[in-house]
Amino acid sequence: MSQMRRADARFNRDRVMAAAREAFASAGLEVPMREVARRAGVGVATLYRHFPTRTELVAAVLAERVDDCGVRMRRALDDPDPWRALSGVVREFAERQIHDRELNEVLLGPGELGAAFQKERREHAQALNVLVVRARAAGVLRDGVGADDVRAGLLAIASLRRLPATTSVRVIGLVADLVVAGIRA
Amino acid sequence: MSQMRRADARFNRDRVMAAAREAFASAGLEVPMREVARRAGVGVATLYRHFPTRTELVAAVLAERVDDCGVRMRRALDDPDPWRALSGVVREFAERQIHDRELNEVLLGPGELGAAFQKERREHAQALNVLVVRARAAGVLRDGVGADDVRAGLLAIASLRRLPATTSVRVIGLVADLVVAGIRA
DNA sequence: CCGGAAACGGAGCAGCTGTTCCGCTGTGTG
DNA sequence: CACACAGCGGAACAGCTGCTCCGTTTCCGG
Repeated sequence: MSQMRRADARFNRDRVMAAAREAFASAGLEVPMREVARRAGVGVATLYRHFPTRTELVAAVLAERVDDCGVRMRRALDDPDPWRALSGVVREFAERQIHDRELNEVLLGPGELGAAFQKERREHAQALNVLVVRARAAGVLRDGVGADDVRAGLLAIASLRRLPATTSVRVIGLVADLVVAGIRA
Repeated sequence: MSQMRRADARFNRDRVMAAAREAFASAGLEVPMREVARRAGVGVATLYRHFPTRTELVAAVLAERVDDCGVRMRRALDDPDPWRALSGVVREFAERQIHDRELNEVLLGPGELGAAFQKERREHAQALNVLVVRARAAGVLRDGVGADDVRAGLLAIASLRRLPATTSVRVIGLVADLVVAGIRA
């Protein structure tokens, strides 16, 4: 059982997770391990005992949020209005881009993290396909627009975070509007 | 006179420029200086004697292409069809994204390189403004679309190159189509 | 064809990263 | 309450980066 560990160990693990969450959100996925340890008030060895590799720490933090994405996707699938469902997904994606800058590309592309979330990515992709098919059937999509186009739009939104920090929240919103307008009939 | 340098020095400078061009185009702007030197068949010291800092080498390579961007912009300004001019600029931008992956964001955002090309960036921005005003006057733009939206679209295209290498040429084309469709009336 | 200066190459420095090692500390149990 | 050992901190290692130093080679004017 993992609960059998000493109490202080569990406490430190929580401190590390909290520090990593905060650090990733504010400084991006590339913050040094030393920095996470410093924010958590522990030594690097402690950090590495709980998360043997950097990738595992990142995966652990993202895992908390990935579930939430699935919930939102299912909610969109329940929406009777196909256009509102699809455009809402795009806007939610952009919204997420602002607050949880790192999460989105895990859902879209096969980075080094991707391997840890293959199942979630597949589910996300399938749900998106359904939404696109419905929207197309409802005639609210521009001719020729398919799931690949929507995915490309999401990818473009996700990639914005990799530009120099000056890229503002406003630009993300503008691009999201552009994507929504670009797929509409 | 810079022509007064020894002949072998000039020769090596050309070799370095050629190697940097090729390396930047194929491996991105972040290739190590050692790698550029290796490709050029010279030592790192030679590289640093001709380009005292990494930034200067990058700027020197990009400078060759920036002029070409200006030429294309002026050609677009001469186009009597406002929509063809503006959408052509977006498509050319995406095209350039494929071949010269590094150039575009210099034109758009203030990275560390930006300082070296302020004039070019300003010209590019002004020309884009003119194209947008004309397109709007011609009624070919969707309501509410301004120069900032077009710039955001270009920024999105430029940022795609920062994703993992798996991002294909095809995605760039799809995003460009999305942007063009997103600004059209 | 020779000598001094210009140019060269690559080892080396400083600083960053992820990860490991090891002597010490503090916890929980008998 | 003592003591074994899980857990700890931080120095240290390996490997990357941009950049510099300096002994050696090469050019080219006289």
